[in-house]
Amino acid sequence: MALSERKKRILAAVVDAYIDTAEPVGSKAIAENAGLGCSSATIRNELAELVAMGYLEQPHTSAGRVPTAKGYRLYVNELMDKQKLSIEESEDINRRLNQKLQELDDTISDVSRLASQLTNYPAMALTTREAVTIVRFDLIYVAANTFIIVVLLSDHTVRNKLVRLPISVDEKMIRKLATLFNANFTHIGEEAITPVLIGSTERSADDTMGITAVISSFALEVLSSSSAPAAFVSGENRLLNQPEFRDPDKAHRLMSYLSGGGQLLPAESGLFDSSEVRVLIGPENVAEELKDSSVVIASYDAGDNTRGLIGVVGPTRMDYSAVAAKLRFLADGLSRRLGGGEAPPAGMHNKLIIKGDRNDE
Amino acid sequence: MALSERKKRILAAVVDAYIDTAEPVGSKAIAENAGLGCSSATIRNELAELVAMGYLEQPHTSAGRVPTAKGYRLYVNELMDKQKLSIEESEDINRRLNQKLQELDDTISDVSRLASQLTNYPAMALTTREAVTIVRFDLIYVAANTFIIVVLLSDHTVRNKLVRLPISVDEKMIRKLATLFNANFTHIGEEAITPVLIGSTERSADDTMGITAVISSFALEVLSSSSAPAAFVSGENRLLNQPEFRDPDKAHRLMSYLSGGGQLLPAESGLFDSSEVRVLIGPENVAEELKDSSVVIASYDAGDNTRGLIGVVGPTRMDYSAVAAKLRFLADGLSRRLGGGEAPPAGMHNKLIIKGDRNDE
DNA sequence: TGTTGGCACTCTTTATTTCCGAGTGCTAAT
DNA sequence: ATTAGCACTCGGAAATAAAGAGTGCCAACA
Repeated sequence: MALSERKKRILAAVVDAYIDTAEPVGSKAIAENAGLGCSSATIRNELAELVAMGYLEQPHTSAGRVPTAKGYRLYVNELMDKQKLSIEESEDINRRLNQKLQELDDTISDVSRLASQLTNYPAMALTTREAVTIVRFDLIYVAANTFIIVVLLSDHTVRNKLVRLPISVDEKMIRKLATLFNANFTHIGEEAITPVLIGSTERSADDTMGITAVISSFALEVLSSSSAPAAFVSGENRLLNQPEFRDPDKAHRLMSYLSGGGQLLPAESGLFDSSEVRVLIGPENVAEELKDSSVVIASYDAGDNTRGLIGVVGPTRMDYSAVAAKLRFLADGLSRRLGGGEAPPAGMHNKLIIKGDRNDE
Repeated sequence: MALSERKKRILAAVVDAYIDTAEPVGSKAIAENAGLGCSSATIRNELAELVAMGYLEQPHTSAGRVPTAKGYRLYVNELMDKQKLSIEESEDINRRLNQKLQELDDTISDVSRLASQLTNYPAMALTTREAVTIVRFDLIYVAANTFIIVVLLSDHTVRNKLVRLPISVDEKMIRKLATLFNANFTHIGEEAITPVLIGSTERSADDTMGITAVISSFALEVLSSSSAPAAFVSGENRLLNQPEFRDPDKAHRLMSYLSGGGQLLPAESGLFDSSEVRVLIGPENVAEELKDSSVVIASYDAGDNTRGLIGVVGPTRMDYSAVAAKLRFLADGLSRRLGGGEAPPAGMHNKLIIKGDRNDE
């Protein structure tokens, strides 16, 4: 059953007003501001019906109306005006993006920090990585008891580790091991690195000193840490800006949920795919702690078959329109810079460097 | 002018009581609990004098007494019983330490997280690095337009970067560059990498494609990011556990100061040296935002001429004794594991790996 | 001189009451 | 269907009252 045009406008007015005052909104205010030509009494009737239909509710008899989750949902889906960013805003985002991506790389910690600053809400960023494999091993002989393992991954990430042994190894052994590992350990998944494989490699190399074990455990570590989605939360404290979190206990609950990794956040379902900004309103969230907050999520292409997710958390009364616009823009910016082509975009002169090393949070 | 023995005991009793109730403590409570054989009236007289001397104050006439910064200072210096950790506690810390240090390495983010969990206060970790130099360059030829830069630093850290060029380079060129960089760019500081040096290297290599520039800018980046002290804050939200931060505004101020890097925190003076735990009480802090909080700091040996700092922030009414004991233990544990000897401690079998790569926050 | 019980006084906290007004729902008129 | 009017409700603020915790001081005492 569809809502009349007028009901929609009224609902929108309520949500808009509530979003910026955080106070229940009354019929009179709507009649005056929302510029539809009827009096408060009429509005009252409509409001009563909207309450009956479950779009609004009132904290107590004789208070203004407040949107329900259902009301927000409709608002987000149909009513809200898709906000465009002002020129200054988008330029600001671009500037920061360039700045970040120049010196460091796409560390999710930067992305989340940026999102949080932009929206003034706590933000979380995470990436899923496709199954990654090792493409190439290099062992660099440094000294009799020291060498460096360098590993190139299929997502074009490089990882390394300095190994110091209690005993000496000669360069030949190192070279032999490198060859063996390149032959046996590349292009295979974590699960394929079995004790059997390790054992046989060890024998082929005549390695009696456990170096094979060291290298393969590094390989395992790298593969598992690369495939595990990494997450980073920042700006938890911004919650305290919101009047709904003036209660320290409530604030604390959510904040510690967030800082505690809260991977449950938006890490399910096919959220990564859609290029649309998604909104999860109050009870639509799975995590108990988020049942009366909202989450706005955008996903971006992080290059190399990796997708990233940016999420922002706030009260249900959150400025969906503005947040969505900002995240959309940010995600697009990231995709444009990180994603897509193997070939570096034209005009990147001093930025031939595409990827550096990374450490997970 | 020294305090009488009894005054000291009374002061200690006040501080102890206040630390765990967070409420002004009255004469009666002391008379009953602090087991010194005199009545509340006597205590009252003593309290009045302690107030006059500036060790205590009362929020208003007819309220109990609360320690002043001066009072806490005396307490910390002389009165508090240096707490020893219980066996369970120290075992717990050790266990976590081992766990952390095994898989990842001494990333300050882990250290700060650990400190925060242990003390239940926000914590910050940071390190100063001595001037670091590059000890060795390796360039790994991957494909015609791709190579990896691997750099070994004087602090035994390894950094790497994958470089993809818009054009082809042959392996000979890569090798030539590696030789040149090893000859010209090792064991020198950031400031010694001048445009002149870069230019002359470029000419010697017959490099017309700007590869020299890429490599040297990476070198610069690595050197500067390694020498800049890195800091990491965690557990800001734990502030909300403290009754003194029930006021959201107050909490918010401090939290955003902390999350905002708050490098001003304890990053001055020769704090890094002393092996003692330091306490900064309320107004003793330099940062305005910390004027009514306290900071407890321990420093540890992070190996390779690097020292690290662990700091914990809380209300002036903080459990100095417990926090100090925990930090002391934690710092010692870290020093033992990271610091000192070049040689890996005996008995580390599966842990031959000493250092992995690192990324700064 | 130092200690102690007693007591009046102060000032905060908490509970109770009162009051005000925003906003509603309903009804009757348009 | 819309609207003006009006009685009614209910939460929140302000005002008032009561309760208690703790002090300071005095006078008595060892």
